Amino acid sequence: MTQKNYLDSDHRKSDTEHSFEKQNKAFEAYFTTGEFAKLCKVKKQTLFHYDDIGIFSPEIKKENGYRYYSYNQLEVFQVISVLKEMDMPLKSIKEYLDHRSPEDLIRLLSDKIKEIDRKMEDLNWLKNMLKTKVRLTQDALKVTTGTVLTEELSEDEYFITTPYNDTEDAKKMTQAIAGHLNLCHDLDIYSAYSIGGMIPTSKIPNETDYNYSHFYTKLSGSEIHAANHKKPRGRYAVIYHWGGFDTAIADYAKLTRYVASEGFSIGDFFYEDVILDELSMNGYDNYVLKISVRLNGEP
Amino acid sequence: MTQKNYLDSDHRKSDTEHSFEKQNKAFEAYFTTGEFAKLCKVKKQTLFHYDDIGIFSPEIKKENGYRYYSYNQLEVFQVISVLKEMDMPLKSIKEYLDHRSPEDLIRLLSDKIKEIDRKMEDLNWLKNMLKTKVRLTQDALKVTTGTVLTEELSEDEYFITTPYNDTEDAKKMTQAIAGHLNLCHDLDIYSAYSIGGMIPTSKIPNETDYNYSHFYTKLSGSEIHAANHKKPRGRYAVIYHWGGFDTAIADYAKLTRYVASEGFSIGDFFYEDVILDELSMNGYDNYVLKISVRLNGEP
DNA sequence: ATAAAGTGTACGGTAACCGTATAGTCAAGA
DNA sequence: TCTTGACTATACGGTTACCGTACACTTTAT
Repeated sequence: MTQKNYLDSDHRKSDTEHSFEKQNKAFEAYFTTGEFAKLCKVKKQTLFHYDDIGIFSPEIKKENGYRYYSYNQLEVFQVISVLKEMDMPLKSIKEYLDHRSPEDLIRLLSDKIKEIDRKMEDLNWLKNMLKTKVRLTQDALKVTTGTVLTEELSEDEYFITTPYNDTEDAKKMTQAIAGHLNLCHDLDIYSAYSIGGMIPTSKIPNETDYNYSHFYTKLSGSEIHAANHKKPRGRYAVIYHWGGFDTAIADYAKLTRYVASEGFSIGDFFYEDVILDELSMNGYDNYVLKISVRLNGEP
Repeated sequence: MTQKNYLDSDHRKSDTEHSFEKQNKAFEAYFTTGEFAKLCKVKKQTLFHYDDIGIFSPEIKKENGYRYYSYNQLEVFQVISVLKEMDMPLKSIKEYLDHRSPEDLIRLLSDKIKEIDRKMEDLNWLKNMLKTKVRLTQDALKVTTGTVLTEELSEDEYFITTPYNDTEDAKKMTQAIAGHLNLCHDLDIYSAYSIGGMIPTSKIPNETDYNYSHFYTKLSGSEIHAANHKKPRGRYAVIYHWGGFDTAIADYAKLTRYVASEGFSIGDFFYEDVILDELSMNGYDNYVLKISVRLNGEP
C-alpha cells in the first residue's frame, strides 16, 4: 500500500538531539500535527487528545514538544477511524490495537456486524412508528370534532390489553398504564399507536365515573400473536372530541343516543384513542380523542 | 388514555403549606422521585437532572425539597424518551416542547425519518464493508506465502486510480495516498478493500526502486461508473508475500521468472493488495501482500 | 422510639473531544 | 539579522446526558 523506505530504519525512535541535527532534512518526510490533522480530516485537538490518552502518538517528539508524524502512521489512524465509526470506545480500540491478531479481528468484526443488524432493526421500527405518527397527526388536523360519523373498519384489529378494575383512583390508573407499558416492553411490542382505553358500553361515563375496563395497544402484523382482544371489523359510530377527558362525557352520551336513534344495538366496548397527544399538544385539555363504538344489528 | 380527575384542579401549583396540610391524603396520588423513576425505567438522577436543566419538573415541590410527580406527567416523560431515542439533544427537546404544535411535530418527525434513512444507508454500507473485511481476513489466514500459483479472474474488476509520478519520496507518496482517500471520499466511494498499488511490469521493483504508477481502490457494483481502470478478467499469476514491502522485491522477481518460464507474456501491471493490514497486524513488517499479474498469450 | 429505607444537595467523574488564551517556535522576506 | 506572520504547545474550561458517592435530612414501619 505504501512503501517502507530507508527513512524508517533511520529515524524511528531516533529522538536524540544528535540525530536531529545531523539529519534535519529528514523531517521533510514527517508531518507536523496540523499537516497530519488535515490529512486525516480531523482537528489538531483530536491528535493531541489521542496522544494524551496514549492511543496514538507521533513517531517523533522533539524536546521542544513539537510532534512529528510519519507517513505510515496515516494508516494506523485510518484503523482507529474505522473502529470508531463502529461506535467502539477509544479505550477498547486501544486494548484491541495492543493485542490485535487476524483471529481477534474476525471475532470483533463479526460481533459488530450483529450489532449493526440489531441497530438497523431498531431504526426500522422507529421509522415505521414515526411514519404512523405523522399519518395520525395529519389525519387529526383534518378531523371535525363534536359530530357523530360512521366509519367502516375493513379488517379486524388486534390488541394487547391490560385489564383494569379499580375505580377513579388516578394513581392506580397510572400504575396500570405503566404496567401496560412494561408488559409491551417485555413482549418486545413497541406500537406506533398511543395507548387506548376500553370502556364497556354497559357503563357509559358520567360525572362520577369514567371507568376503563382495559388499556390497550394496537398490534401490527408481526405482533398479533400476542393479542388478547380483537376489535371486530364492521361499521362503527365515531366521534372526535377536543378538550380532554373531562368534557368527553357529553360526547359519549351523544354517541349512545346516535346509536339508538339509528336503530342499531350498541357494541360491547367504547374504544377511546388519543389522536393528538402530548407529543404535539400541551396538556390534557388540548388532546383530541377518537371515541368509537360498533354498530351491531341491522337498522 | 388516562383520566383527568379532580386531583388535577385541586393540587396543580398548590404549593403553599396550607394546602398540603389540608389535603395531605392527596399525595397518595403522586409519586416520589424514586417511584416515578421506576415507572419510567430510569434512575432518579435522570429526573433530578431534567429538573435541574428545566426540561421536566415535578408538578409539586414541597418546601423541604421533596419532589412529587403526578400521574399525568408519565406521558410527558414518554414524549421526552421518544424524542431522545431519535438522538435529539435535550436542549432541542425543551425548545420543541415549549412551542409544540401538530404542524411542528409533522415537520420534526418527517425530518427524523429522512435522517433515519441516511443512517440506515450508512449502516448498510458499513456492514458490507465489514463482511468483506472478514472474508478477506479469513482468506488470508488460509494462504500459502512465497509460492507462485495461478488464479482465474472470472469478471473484470473496476478501479478508481490516482496516478503517481514521484519517486520513492515517502512524504509525497503519503500525500498521494491521502489524496486518493480524499478523492474516494469526495466521490462517495468507501470501499471495503484497502488501497492497492499498481506497478508497470516494465519497472520491476528492485533495491533502489519500488515505483508505483497508481494507487487504486476496487469499486463495487453501484460505483463502477466512477472507474478509470479495468483489471481485465483472465488468468493471473499470484504470489502471497509475508514480511512487508521491503522484502517483497524477491517475490516480484519470482513472479516475473514464473511468467517467462511458463511461456506467457506478462500483463501491463503488477497489482499489489494488502490482505492483512494494520487492522489485524501490528506494523508494516507483518503485512500479507497479494501480488498478481496477468498471464497474456498462450503458453 | 428507633431503625431502615428513602430523599435531597453537592461534587466529582465519564467520553471524546472543541474553543480559547497564552506563550513559545519556525520560516520567509526586508 | 531582524521582524512578521503563521504555526505549535500547554492548560484550562466547556460540552452532553447523565452515573456514583458522600453526607445529611425525612419518612415509614415496627
